[in-house]
Amino acid sequence: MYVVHETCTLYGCQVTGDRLTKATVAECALRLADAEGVEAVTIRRLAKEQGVTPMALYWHFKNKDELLLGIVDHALATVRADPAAGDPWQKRLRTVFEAVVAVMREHPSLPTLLHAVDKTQTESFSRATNDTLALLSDAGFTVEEGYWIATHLLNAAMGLVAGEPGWCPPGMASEDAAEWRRQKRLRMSLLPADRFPMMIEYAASVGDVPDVDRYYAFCVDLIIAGVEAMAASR
Amino acid sequence: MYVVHETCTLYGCQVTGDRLTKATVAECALRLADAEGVEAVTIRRLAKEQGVTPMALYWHFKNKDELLLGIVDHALATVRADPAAGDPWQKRLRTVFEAVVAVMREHPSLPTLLHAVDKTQTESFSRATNDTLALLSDAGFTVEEGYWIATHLLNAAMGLVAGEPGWCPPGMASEDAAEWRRQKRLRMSLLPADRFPMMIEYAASVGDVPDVDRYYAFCVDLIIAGVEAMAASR
DNA sequence: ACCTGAACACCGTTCAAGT
DNA sequence: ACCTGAACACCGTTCAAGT
Repeated sequence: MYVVHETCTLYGCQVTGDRLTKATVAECALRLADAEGVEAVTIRRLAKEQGVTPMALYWHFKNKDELLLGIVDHALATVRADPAAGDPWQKRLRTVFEAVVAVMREHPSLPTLLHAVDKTQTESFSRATNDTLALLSDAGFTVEEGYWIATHLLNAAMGLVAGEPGWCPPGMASEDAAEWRRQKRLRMSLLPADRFPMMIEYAASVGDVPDVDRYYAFCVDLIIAGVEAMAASR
Repeated sequence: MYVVHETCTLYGCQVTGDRLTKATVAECALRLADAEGVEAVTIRRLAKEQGVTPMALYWHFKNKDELLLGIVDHALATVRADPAAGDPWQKRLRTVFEAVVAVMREHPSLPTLLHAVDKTQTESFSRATNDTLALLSDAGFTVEEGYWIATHLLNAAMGLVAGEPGWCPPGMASEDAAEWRRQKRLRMSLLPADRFPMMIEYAASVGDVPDVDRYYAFCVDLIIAGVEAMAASR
């Protein structure tokens, strides 16, 4: 089931007439990923967007993995959560966590991209983890525990955004999106009622427009609460 | 950088001489994914393993997405956590969560597979979510909150196993694995000391053989603690 | 019902060559 | 230094045909 790409949606990166740079390619790729999904980011497609031959990209990136790494680093570089140093660690942790969630909400392809690369190779990951580690050290955790927690928090943020209620495939028109959600809810309510009563009850409880704010508020609390509880228990 | 596959490691699924079935294909694919990574699971490779033409698989699965769905459902079907109904919800939640973590540890490709498919289409997901929802209802959560929590727990389990300390690429010999970990730790300790002091401290604190049991014990507590804290706060 | 053969539109990547 | 052209080994998938 292939879609033959005759037309080529341009993400406004080649109009500058400039030569390619790591930054412009990463920016273009990020837009493409957000708009059409990470699977749309291929070397060949990206080259087409930039008005260039596929092999041109190999001058700037060693291979596709490096390209993806470049996108992640580019996107994460914008995260700047400098909480007031005087605040208690709980508040600072929440601030940095919310900042990470915020970038991912701006760039919905980020969770998938982060799964596809070895994040430890990016500078932004090192920075964020280092800062979080310092913070968690104030909370009384060992570095090892802190690293486990920091990893868990990043992963939780990724899952949080990827699992946002009402999510639908990238590049879908908003009318179609509503219908898509309706279909999904309907399919769930068609499950065998004797074996999946709670699923059906859930499907019935879901409104037409999901309450995204309540979702994030609740889940952020849930995730932070775990860390606070662990800190309290030592 | 392609590896030309001249030899073909067989995963012992075609020796039966039987015809293909969904179950045997899924089983073979799961073994392959666990041994060589999810990216090794291609229609063509799988066909070769089964001693059959690629198109033969299309009789049993509509397309690759359905095949991946089949693998996930096959793997998750083995999860059977029937906790004593009399136990408090905290204990039952922990039991089911640990059961999910256990299957993923047995099948390290599962987290990646679960990311690649729409889990809501599998029966095993519906069953697990339904049971967890009932449990969380006992804890005083609404169905909506319960669904958010259940989703978060599944995601956390995936991240937990995928982020296991000492993890290394599938199919790596254990001597190479030790060297691989050493290299990783070394790279981290080579970060600029002024900007990433905590990362360096962490790298120094990591032993040669990671304490996997402590990792899982701590992280399971961390994740469960979040749910308990939220339940207590209403 | 179950599987094969040949073909098509994609992929990432290498290597030699152009400016 | 930066990019192109042609080629190679892969991919998923369709469609007609075989038993």
